[in-house]
Amino acid sequence: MIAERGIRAVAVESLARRMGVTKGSFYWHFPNRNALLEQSLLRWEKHDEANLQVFLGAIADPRDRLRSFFRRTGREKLTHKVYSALCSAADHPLVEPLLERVAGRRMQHIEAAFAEIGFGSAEASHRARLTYSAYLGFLQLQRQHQAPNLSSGEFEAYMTHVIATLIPGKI
Amino acid sequence: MIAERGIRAVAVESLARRMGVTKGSFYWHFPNRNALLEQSLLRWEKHDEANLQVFLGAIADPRDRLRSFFRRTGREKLTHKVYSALCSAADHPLVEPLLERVAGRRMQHIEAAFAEIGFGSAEASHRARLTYSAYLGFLQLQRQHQAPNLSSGEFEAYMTHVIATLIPGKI
DNA sequence: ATCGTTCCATACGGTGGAGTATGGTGGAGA
DNA sequence: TCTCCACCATACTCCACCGTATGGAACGAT
Repeated sequence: MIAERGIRAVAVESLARRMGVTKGSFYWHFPNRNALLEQSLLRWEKHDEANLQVFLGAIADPRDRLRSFFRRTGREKLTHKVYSALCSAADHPLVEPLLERVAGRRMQHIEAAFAEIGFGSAEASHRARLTYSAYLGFLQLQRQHQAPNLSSGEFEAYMTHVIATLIPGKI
Repeated sequence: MIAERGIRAVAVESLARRMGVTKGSFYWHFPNRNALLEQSLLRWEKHDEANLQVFLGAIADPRDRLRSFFRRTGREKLTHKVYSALCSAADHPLVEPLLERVAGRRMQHIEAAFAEIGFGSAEASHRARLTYSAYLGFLQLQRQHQAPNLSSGEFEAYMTHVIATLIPGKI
C-alpha cells in the first residue's frame, strides 16, 4: 500500500476491508494506527539494511560497488517505490527519523567506497552527497513521470552517463 | 502556507480563521477549495517562470548561467521551499502537471546552456537531467534535515564541488 | 428613501477516518 | 460438558474537513 499510494493509504478501515476483516479485529492486534505504521516502517528498514549488506557489502572493488548502487535503481522496484513514497512524506514524525537513518547508512556506504578509491575525507563526503542526490533526484523525476522508462535504452544511456560523470575512472 | 506546511495546509477553514474572516466569505470569492489551490499554483508558476527569465536569461556565458543556477539554491528561499513542498505532493492531480511544466522548462534552460558550451544533443540532455537531479536530491535532503545549512561553509564547499563536477571547465 | 448588489457571518449537513464500547463465537482445557 | 479466552464483528462517538443555505450590513444608483 505504501509503495502504491503512500503512507496515507495505510488507513485502518480500508486495509481491514481489503483483508476481509473489520476495524474491531485490527484494534485487537494493534493499539492504534501509528503502531501499525511504525512496525511496517521498521520492517522495511530491516529489509533495506539487509539489502545494503548483501548487495553492496560483498563487492570488493569500490568502483564496482558504486556502479552497482546505480544499477540497482532499475531493479528491486518495490523497495525503491516504497522509499520514493516515504520521501513524499518526509515531514511525518515517524518517517523523518527513518529517512534520516536510511539515507545516512547509504551515504556512509557510498562515502566509504569513495574513500577506498583514494579520496580524502571531505572530498569523499561531497561525492557521496552528490551521488545520493542524483539518486534522490531521479526518484523525484520518476514521481513526476519525467524519468526515462527503466527498461528503455534511454535509461541505460543515462545511467552510463551518470556513472561516467560521478565515478572517476582513475584518481 | 504551502511553503511551511504543504498544500494540505491550504484548508478553507483554517485559512479563513487565520485571515480573520469566515468560510462564508471565502465561498463568495472562490467556487471551492480546488479553485483557490489552482490559482495559487498558477500564480507561483508565473512567478517562477519570470524568475527563470530574469536570473538566467540575462547571463550571456552558459557556464556562468549554470553556476548561477546552483547558487540560486542558497537564495530565494521561499520559492525553493514552495517547490520542495510541491515535490512532496507530486501525486496530486493539480500539482503533477505543474511540476512537469516547471521542471521541463528549467531542464530545457539547462540543456540549452550545455548545448551552447558545445555538447551534442544527447549528451546535453543527460547532463541537464543529472544537474537537475542533483538539485532535486538536495531539496529532498533538506526536507530530511540532512543537507548542510545554506549559510554554512560546508554548503559553500559542497556547491563548489558540485559545480566543478557537473560543469566542465573546458570541453 | 428605496432597492439591488456586494461582501461577509451564522448555522447546518455531509463525509472520511480514528478510536471505543460491547457483544458474539469457536476451540482448548478442567 | 462447562468455562474461559483469544479473536472478531457491530455500532457508536469524535473530529476535521468541504460545501450549502440563508440572513444580514454597507453602499451606490435611481
